[in-house]
Amino acid sequence: MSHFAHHSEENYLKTLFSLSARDIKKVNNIALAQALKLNPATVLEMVRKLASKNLVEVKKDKTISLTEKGRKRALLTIRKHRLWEVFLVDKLRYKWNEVHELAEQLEHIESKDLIDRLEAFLDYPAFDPHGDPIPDKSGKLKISSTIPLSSGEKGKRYKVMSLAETNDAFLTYLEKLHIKPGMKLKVEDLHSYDQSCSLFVHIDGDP
Amino acid sequence: MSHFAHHSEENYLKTLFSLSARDIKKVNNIALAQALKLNPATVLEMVRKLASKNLVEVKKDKTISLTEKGRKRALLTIRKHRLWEVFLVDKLRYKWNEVHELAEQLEHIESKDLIDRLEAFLDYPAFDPHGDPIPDKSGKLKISSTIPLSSGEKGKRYKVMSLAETNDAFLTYLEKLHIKPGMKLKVEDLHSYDQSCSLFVHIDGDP
DNA sequence: GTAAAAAATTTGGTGTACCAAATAAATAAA
DNA sequence: TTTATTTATTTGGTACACCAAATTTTTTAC
Ligand SMILES: [Mn+2]
Ligand SMILES: [Mn+2]
Ligand SMILES: [Mn+2]
Ligand SMILES: [Mn+2]
Repeated sequence: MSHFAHHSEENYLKTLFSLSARDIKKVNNIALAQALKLNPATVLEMVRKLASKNLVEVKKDKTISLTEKGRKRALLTIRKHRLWEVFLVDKLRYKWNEVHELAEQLEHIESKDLIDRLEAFLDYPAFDPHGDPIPDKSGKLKISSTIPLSSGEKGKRYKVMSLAETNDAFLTYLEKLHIKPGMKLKVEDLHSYDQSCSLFVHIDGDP
Repeated sequence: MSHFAHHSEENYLKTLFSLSARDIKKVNNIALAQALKLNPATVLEMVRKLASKNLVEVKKDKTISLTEKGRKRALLTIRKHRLWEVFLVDKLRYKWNEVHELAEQLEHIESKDLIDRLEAFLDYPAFDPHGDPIPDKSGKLKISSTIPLSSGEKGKRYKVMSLAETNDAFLTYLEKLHIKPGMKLKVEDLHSYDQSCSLFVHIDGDP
């Protein structure tokens, strides 16, 4: 059998995609190693392998980026991840902060059409439980215009679209505050004695 | 990360279970290697590893069998396999002869409660799409009394409970004949010019 | 420009899961 | 019982994906 091919590769590509999406700064070996929680030596050789497969590109300044082929592969894995998350939440009644690790496994199931059938079964959801958009069959991603809450204006109302972090601590914290994607927030006050603006929010909208 | 531990182990245990269930004869290294389509050397060292983990037992006559612990593990993997098969057929509209390979992957998803939730979602099915019984949460298997069709009596009617083979060719053949578990068959005639009895059947019951 | 720090790379390992080919042991046949 | 065949086991590999530690290269600071 295929012997669980590419499980690792897919994680590298996915990580590379979200790193280059979030940060404007260039991604180097160290940054990628940190994001994957792996040793730089490990990452270095994998990056070389991916480069030889035309999935990533290493520029003269050692910056690592996805090729078009790599980007597409990343997006297809992200598609699987997010659709499985929707399944877990909508059908198996998981809480939205419990599904990440499971989706991390399920995203590697290899099949031509399983995920398309799953998508149909779930009624073609546009967003995953964290508010992140689900790429389509061909790997295209609809970009929704969102702003970070920290750059919101005092007194204005905003709709939570997606979350910058996916770590369990953060998601559990939001869960405790009953904040989730789709919910509307009103920025009561902004005060920044520390670098990151902290802010009070008023919950409003569907529970 | 757990690093896709035990994917292989589970396949060994599962194969060992079905070998010892089907055949009355003892399972040796060669038989296991054949069933797994692996090299005997490979199987030998894995069997030793499994023995050291108290999952299998190698008797003086070199016969390999599951321990109680190994049997339980095998049944839990089989439980996962069969529940995923039900999901694929009932929810994703796969044909019953298309799901085996996918279930072969899905059965290795690691989670304390995913499969219990899936079972609830599927409404506690007792059998998989091939008519095989689904072990319960604790790994217990309800044994239904079935007889091979070849030992059926001429003129009598039987209900298809399960299938001895799971290979694609056989399943596709049955699919073509519109034979599936739950269906009632009447044995029209038995004639055995070759070793295995061939027989004509009359389809009857729900389509 | 030199020294310090950071990043990249090399080197020599690990564990898992596989293989082919050679050898040893056990079993069946003559 | 001797030979042939089958089964078990050993030996020396491979690929993948990881690591720690040492080294080299690059960048930044002074
Ligand atoms: Mn993953
Ligand atoms: Mn998500
Ligand atoms: Mn399997
Ligand atoms: Mn089945």
